[in-house]
Amino acid sequence: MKFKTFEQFYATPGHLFRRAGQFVTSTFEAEMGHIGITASQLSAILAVHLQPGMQQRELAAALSWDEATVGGMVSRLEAQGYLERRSTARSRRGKEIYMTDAGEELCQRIGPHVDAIQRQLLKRLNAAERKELIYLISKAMGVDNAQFDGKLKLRKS
Amino acid sequence: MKFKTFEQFYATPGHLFRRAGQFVTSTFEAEMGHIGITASQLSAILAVHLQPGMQQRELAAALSWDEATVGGMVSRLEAQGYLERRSTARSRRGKEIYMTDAGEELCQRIGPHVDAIQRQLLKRLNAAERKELIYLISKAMGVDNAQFDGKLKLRKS
DNA sequence: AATTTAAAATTTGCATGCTAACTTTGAATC
DNA sequence: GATTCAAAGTTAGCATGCAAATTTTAAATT
Repeated sequence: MKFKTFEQFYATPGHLFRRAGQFVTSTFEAEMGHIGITASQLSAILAVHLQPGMQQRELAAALSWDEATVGGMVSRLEAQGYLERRSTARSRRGKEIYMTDAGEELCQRIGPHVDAIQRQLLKRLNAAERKELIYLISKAMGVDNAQFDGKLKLRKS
Repeated sequence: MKFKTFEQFYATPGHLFRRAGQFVTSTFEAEMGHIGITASQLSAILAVHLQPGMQQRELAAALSWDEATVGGMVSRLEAQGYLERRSTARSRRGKEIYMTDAGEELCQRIGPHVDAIQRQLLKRLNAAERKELIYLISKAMGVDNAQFDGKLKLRKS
């Protein structure tokens, strides 16, 4: 076995990356828990705001989610009145997702909080370190910020 | 609303940190799914291996987990025969967690895979970048690699 | 036109993760 | 010694996340 101490274990990317995900959740809860949506739900709302009419599969691809996960997520956001499914334009089997008025209103209302959370997540780093971390973590995961273009540029937003 | 494009959204720490957590899960599944334990379960096993006799609360603190989460996790690993609870030494209300022989055997068997996974997670970075990323992400989360010492140095391993 | 394929969602089942409420047990206080 | 308080676990309930199987609908083949 490789690790002799907890210090070594804490420095592994496996542990740190997993904690990074938790860090988002807890930071989000502290900053926006009172609003009643989660970090993941916010991502979904932002994505639909950026590109209304996405199908669920496209939303899943855009946010790197599983289809089944998106299904439940959209259902909950629909139940809360922020999103709605419409089976119209392209076919009846694919369902397009749109924002409701309440969803757009929510979007406007939480804008400042979203910025605050991003700052919170990086508050222990200086400006240069922030850029470096974003760059390195993107690179580590193979995110070139172009991998979804094909899927997302199906229509003009 | 702040984000005009997906590119901007993809560069936020909220999104990237969340994906980092998923990255661990999927990488782990690809490398070790056939063994039948998850990334989080491996963390628990490694921690108990490093310090046998931990109580659940200590394990939770060591791995930054919720107590309720640890309870279920230990139950599943106990059912699989890798860990066991003993209500003995310190009191009957706290339960100490120990490895079984099967757990130790598993620990030996998966060692190489654990190393492979860590390399996989950083495979797109060069040596200097790897060190830098570990440093920056630790710093961003306020992990000084000493915060658990008080809890973990209760006994000599 | 009938059959076959493929695409998009949904459902089921499981494993994290969390909060809040509750139970059990040990320690402290009166 | 009885009561109160605190510590450690457990339970219930919810929201991610995933894989695998199923359903529904559209498209392609024959």
